[in-house]
Amino acid sequence: MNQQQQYFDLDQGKNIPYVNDCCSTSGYSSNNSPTSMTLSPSHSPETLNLQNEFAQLNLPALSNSPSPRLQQLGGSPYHQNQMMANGNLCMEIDGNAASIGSILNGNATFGNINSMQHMPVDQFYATQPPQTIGGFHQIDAGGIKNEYCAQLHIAEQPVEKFRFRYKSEMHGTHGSLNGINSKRTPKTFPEVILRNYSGPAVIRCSLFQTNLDSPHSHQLVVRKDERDVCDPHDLHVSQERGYVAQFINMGIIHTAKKYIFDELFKKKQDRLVFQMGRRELSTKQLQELHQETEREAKDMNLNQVRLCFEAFKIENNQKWTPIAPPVFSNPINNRKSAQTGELRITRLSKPTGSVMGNDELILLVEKVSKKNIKVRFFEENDDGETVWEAYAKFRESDVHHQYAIVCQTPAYKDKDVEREVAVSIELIRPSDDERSFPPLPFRYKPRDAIISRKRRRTCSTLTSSTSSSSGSLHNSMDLPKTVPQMGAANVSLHDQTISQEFGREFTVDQLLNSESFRKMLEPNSSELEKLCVPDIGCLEHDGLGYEQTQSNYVGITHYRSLSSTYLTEIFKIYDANRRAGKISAEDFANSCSKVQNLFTTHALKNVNNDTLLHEVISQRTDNLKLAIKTFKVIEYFKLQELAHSVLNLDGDSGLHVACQHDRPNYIRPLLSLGCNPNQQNHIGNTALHVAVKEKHTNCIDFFFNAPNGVRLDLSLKNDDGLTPLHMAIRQNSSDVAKKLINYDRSSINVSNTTDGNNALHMAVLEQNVELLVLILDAQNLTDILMAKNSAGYTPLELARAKDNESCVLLLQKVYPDKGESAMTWIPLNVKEEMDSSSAEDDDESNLDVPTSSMSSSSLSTVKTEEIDMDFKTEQEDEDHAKQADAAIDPKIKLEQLLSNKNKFDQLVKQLNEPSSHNPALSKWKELAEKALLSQLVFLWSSSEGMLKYIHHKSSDQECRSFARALQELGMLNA
DNA sequence: CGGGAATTAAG
DNA sequence: ACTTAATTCCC
Repeated sequence: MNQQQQYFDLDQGKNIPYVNDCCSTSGYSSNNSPTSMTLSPSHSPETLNLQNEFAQLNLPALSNSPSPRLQQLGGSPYHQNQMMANGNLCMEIDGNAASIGSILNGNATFGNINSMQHMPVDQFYATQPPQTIGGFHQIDAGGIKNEYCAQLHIAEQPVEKFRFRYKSEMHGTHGSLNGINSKRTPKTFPEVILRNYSGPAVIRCSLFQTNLDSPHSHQLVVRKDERDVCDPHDLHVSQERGYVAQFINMGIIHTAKKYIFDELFKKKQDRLVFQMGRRELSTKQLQELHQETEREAKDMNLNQVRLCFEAFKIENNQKWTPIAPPVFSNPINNRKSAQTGELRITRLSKPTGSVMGNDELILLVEKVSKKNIKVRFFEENDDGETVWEAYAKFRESDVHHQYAIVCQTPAYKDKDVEREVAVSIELIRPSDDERSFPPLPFRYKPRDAIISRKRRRTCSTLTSSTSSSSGSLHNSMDLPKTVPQMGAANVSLHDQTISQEFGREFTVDQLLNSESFRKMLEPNSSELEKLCVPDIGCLEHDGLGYEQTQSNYVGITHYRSLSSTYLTEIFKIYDANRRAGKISAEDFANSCSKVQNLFTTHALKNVNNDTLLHEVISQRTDNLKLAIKTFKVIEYFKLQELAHSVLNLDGDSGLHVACQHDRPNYIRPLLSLGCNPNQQNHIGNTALHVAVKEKHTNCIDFFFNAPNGVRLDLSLKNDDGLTPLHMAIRQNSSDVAKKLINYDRSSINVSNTTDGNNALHMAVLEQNVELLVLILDAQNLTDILMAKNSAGYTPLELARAKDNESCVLLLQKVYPDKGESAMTWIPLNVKEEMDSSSAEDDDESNLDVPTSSMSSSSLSTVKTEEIDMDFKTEQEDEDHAKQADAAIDPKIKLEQLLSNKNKFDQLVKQLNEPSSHNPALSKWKELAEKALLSQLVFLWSSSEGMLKYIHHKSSDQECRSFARALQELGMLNA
């Protein structure tokens, strides 16, 4: 037998070829079949040749020079001797250690020592029988630890993260398992020190699971001559070497899933055999072991291991005796896995966002798992203390292929900051609280309102002091003074004219949305004509063209050559036509095509194919006159299709741009011009989507007040599969959601395409009770209640799945089948009912305590029927259909009862009274609160909402409870 | 070495 | 059929 090709594996008690055996299940540790553990006679001790990889690697790192003799230790008879029983664990401390020391010559040695037989298990780590096969439990359980004199101390932990490699990639050299403090130079390695012991000893290192005191199916290997030697690895230590064992050049082989059981079983078996000191295990033991292994293999963490260090002494009789409690390293995580690997943000889609939050932000990240990742925004003070934190919002489906996260930024704590705030973003993996490093900077921008407030302030001070500086944007020194002065004068003059025109002060918004203004957009409108005259004058007067004229308009500085040239040209044509008065159809058509040409040429030359219309709308500063004139031109030349369908490269129409830039004033005119509000851009967003996304509520309002004939399609989904309502829900903007629902309640039924959730599902996901109520109140609900999302959940089931108690409670009440499963509102003070259903229920019978303090306490015993009677009489004047219903439907009675606003308000007031002296009421209130009613009451601003709620969602029993509560409050009379 | 990507298996 | 995880391959 080629001695170089084998080593003796201590745990297995036999020779192992260095070359991985292709026939074995994993090829790592042995050619043992996992089910039979027999020692082949051919592997007799005489054939062994020990290898000293560790010793060789070890030596340079230690202070003492290695002894050359070390290398020859392999064949020493010492290693071939058998271990014998030895009772006292501590005997060696000052005993015969020296003699053993002389055998080992005081050198640390790597070796696989073939001496494991016949050691009674009760002498392995303990004087008591083990309680767990193959583990260490007996040590702790038996309190034996104290009997060890020596201790192992980990001088250097292994690195926290390390790439586990599969066997198939173990060719060539890869990194070794370094110490946690390892650097390029010097490198360190896992290292243990044996303390409180003299004499030679062996330190063993093997791979263990992190959750159990049991071996790990992965292999801890040491590379030697192109071969991987599997754990356990033993190092000899002695006084001379300071009892330091340094484990160098180890790697971790990821056992493939299919071999996990086999490998684990083998390791556990070997270990047990070693501890028992027997060659074979009984069938029963094997069976037990098999079961235990199955259990362990099932949920073993394959991405985390730890090193186990043990210390043994080898006595004259060659028996291996543990001399110190085993110690374990910190966990070593698989760097490659998404569960344990490093977190890192590679890139952010944008470095800033609004303090209001809900900006879409895309993070490119290293491998993450969507179920186990969070995006944390945080701010620290100078001392590194966290002063603010919040989490970005996204769902599992927003994690793209483990490498990108599309999320919505959280709002900043202070929405009124006046300047940008620098915060940080990091990823967090909840399972192990791992953070990405380094954190990425992110800046929160102040709200537009605040910026403009500031700007206005600065502007006004400027103008008041210098009277004619036309704005901070134009303070270039070399601009001729006269031009801005003139401009400023003109502007104010115009504003005045407009105001006078309409008889009172108009804001720009009002103006643009006023009826008169819309009239102006009609062809031949003389008002607009007048309005435009000064502009024309300017344009014509100024031979240099529009580029300079523009400085008359505050805020169009970026209107540079291309756009202004075209616009100037177009305006010229327009003005010429206007002035000509009556022109031939031919000339007009000519002008039309010229203008159209200019428009399209301009658009084609523009980077984003933005048309002049786009640009005019999206100017940094709202520019009324320019917009008016442009609209007017479009109108005049009947270029509706420009407004209607000409899109830029993003597929954005003018409306999109208006919504993006929060120009609500332009929406009506654009709609009037024929701009299609249902146009979807290249990511499927309609202008409304954009407005919702940007939270430009003013824009949204204008859509809903659109001119006649304009109908928005609220069921249009963008490329994320979302309707505007879906987006609003995700942003938790109930006010927007409300508007959308009011406009078209049928949009509620649309489910998004991403996960099949409808509005209700999504509200559940947001855990937003307010939204939930809003949606539930909006219409007859069976459709959305029963609609299943892609996961097959109805909203209620989803709420349950998400363990969202408040939503479950609320939803349960509205489902048709609520009867049994829903929480029951127990009727107050009506023993009869209780008796018929659940008279034996103690808790509920408590409710029957009379409420003597109440003025109307006598009423508390009134039966339902009597109340019904009351209602009936009250109702008799009502219309007949309703009356018929009412006979059987207590809801309607209650509805009628509550239609008295005074009563309603009274009730709400009392319910919200913190300390009621009315026991019945407080009991009822308690119940109501349980059912979330308190929230609902809070949310209902009027009796109408409550009535609606009661009408649609309450069971008869609930209604009766409610009625009784009212009754007890003395609110039933009159 | 260490990293990345392609391929294959698994939900 | 499609997505994610596991495994292998490659530079």
